[in-house]
Amino acid sequence: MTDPAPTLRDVAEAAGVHTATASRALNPKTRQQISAETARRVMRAAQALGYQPNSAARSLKTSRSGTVGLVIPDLTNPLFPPIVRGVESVLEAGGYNVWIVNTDNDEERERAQIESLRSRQVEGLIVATARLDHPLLRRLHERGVTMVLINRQVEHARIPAVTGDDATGVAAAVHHLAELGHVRIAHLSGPLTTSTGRVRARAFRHAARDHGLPGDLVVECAHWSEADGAAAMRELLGRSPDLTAVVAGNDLIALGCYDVFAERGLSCPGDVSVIGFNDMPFLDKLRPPLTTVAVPHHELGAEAARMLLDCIGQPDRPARSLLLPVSLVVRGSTAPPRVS
Amino acid sequence: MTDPAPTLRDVAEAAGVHTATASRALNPKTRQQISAETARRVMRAAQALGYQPNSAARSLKTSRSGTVGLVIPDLTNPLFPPIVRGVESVLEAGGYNVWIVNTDNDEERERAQIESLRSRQVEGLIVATARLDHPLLRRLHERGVTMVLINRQVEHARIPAVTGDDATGVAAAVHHLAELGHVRIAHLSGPLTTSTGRVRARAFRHAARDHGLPGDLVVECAHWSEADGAAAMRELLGRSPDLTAVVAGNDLIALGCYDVFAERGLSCPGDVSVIGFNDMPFLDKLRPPLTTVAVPHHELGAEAARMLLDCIGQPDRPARSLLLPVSLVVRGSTAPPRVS
DNA sequence: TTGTATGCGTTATCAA
DNA sequence: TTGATAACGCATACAA
Repeated sequence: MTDPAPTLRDVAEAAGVHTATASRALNPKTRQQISAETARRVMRAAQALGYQPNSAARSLKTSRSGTVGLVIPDLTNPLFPPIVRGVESVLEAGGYNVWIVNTDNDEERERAQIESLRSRQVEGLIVATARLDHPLLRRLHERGVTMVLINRQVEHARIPAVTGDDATGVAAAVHHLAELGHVRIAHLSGPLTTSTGRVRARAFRHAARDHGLPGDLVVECAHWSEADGAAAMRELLGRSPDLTAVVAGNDLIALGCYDVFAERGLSCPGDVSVIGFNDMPFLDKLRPPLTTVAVPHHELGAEAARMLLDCIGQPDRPARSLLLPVSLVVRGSTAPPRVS
Repeated sequence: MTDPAPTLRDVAEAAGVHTATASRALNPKTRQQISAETARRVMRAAQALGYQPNSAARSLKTSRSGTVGLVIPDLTNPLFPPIVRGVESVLEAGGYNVWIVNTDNDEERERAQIESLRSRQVEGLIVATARLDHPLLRRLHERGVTMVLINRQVEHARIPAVTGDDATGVAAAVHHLAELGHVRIAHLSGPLTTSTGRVRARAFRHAARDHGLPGDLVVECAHWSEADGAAAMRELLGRSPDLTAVVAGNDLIALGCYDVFAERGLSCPGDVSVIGFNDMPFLDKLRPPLTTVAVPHHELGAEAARMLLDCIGQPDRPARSLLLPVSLVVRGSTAPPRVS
């Protein structure tokens, strides 16, 4: 911005009043203390000058930034935009603005980004990058930083969190495959350093056992990505060529399976059935359309935002966690196993 | 954040120096004026207290926010996340932070969001929501607000912009279809209120004429969305049932075509070929994989950021526009027309 | 109803 | 090399 922005003082001078009066006239909450005529004059002057209150000055004076930080790994992962929008929808209605940062799953970057948010005096944090062992978050929590986790939890720290009901989702996936007649079912888990990865892997083992199936066909992906999903799938096929179905840790990992099928000339669901997790956009248009577990991402974000507002309102409130229901969406990537 | 954050004063006291000294010790640019020993003491104290400079106070004093605003319509449109990351990659390297806002294509919301950005003293704006007739942007530009447009332009205002070479992309699409033998080629254009929509539609007409084809098979979509693409496709099929190929204004509109094909039992590319625009993620896994024009979104963002940095550096620099090359990606949604 | 005075936390100018 | 002081723009307690 090039032109020297007009200040409250400019407005006050233009309206022929003192800055204090101008301030009161411009703030809806104090406008009543001012004569209607004066208020009108001030507001007109502000309008004419294109006055915008300097939020740095306001925040310095009131020690309220009206800002919340949202920490995500990577905006280009289709999982996150809906979460962001959900967060924004609630916080903006509550008079807050949201500052989004990406960490790229890099600890140092995360530290720097959160530091930057703190220096901006954010009044709270919504964090979607939590790992089970996360000293940084633990330390912030101990220091009294208000925060809510999305989709993840941290060990040994009672931090409020909003997550999907992963265990139930995985159970539904395994049940669906078992009903179709699958016996050799594998799980390509996400990183076991994340609560999400660990919860889903454990749920897989439990569900497999409940159906009297082997629960040991698990390969861990290094990251929640298509490439790592493909790598894990190759390893899995080498180890257990007789498998007929895969429960992927998330949709991207499932897409990695698709890549391997294309490489090896395997047909899905003919040779192998696959189930994803998250129901990210456009999965219904894939070849084949991906069966997956739908997670209400927008709601996840919205609920986390609501929870954060609660925490800001009453700081001593005990940490609560919210589990949102998920649902299996059956599409074309699952079918009965080929009879061999 | 609950605990009263330590201030520079706390650090200074802990280190036994004056705040001015502490300030100089903490700022790399002024640290040289300070004895190494004192500097070390101050930095250690800052570390111990977990001191974070209050950016509101700094920005108030220096009248530099170190922040740039990024205005996009909707983060959940897969087009935008790569642009955001491109913008961030350059601006963060340049010492700036990026504040992202969504407008939902709502004029009032856009006005409010930009106002909010201005009140935060952003030093520049990158805007991806421009319409051809855009009084708000024109007014801001006249007021000397530094900004760069992405993917769009505004009529009657010389505002710097970075866009893909849409005309060449559309020409390549039409050429590809003509070579395959298509004659009845239609265009589902984006909104003609956007420069992108208008440029692509005009390019379509020109390209059609160059190949001796009818250029009048054009239907305008109300928005760049799957639903509006489907609606336009239905209208198009009603009007010209003999068409054999469609150049969609963007990938989402192309997906709308897929929906109509499913509704009506048409096969793609058997009955109708389709080409999208943008090459958003995962199109290669669609049924059929979508032929499209790849636009370098990350680079678009990065170049816009570079341009903004230039503009901030030299405010009187004449507006330049940058056209980035695009490329046709041929996949499975295009084939020769069925011989009837 | 309006004006005066003060301070939020930081940096920049000046003096020591 | 360091300290004292002022000022950025605003909101508010207090005085008038």
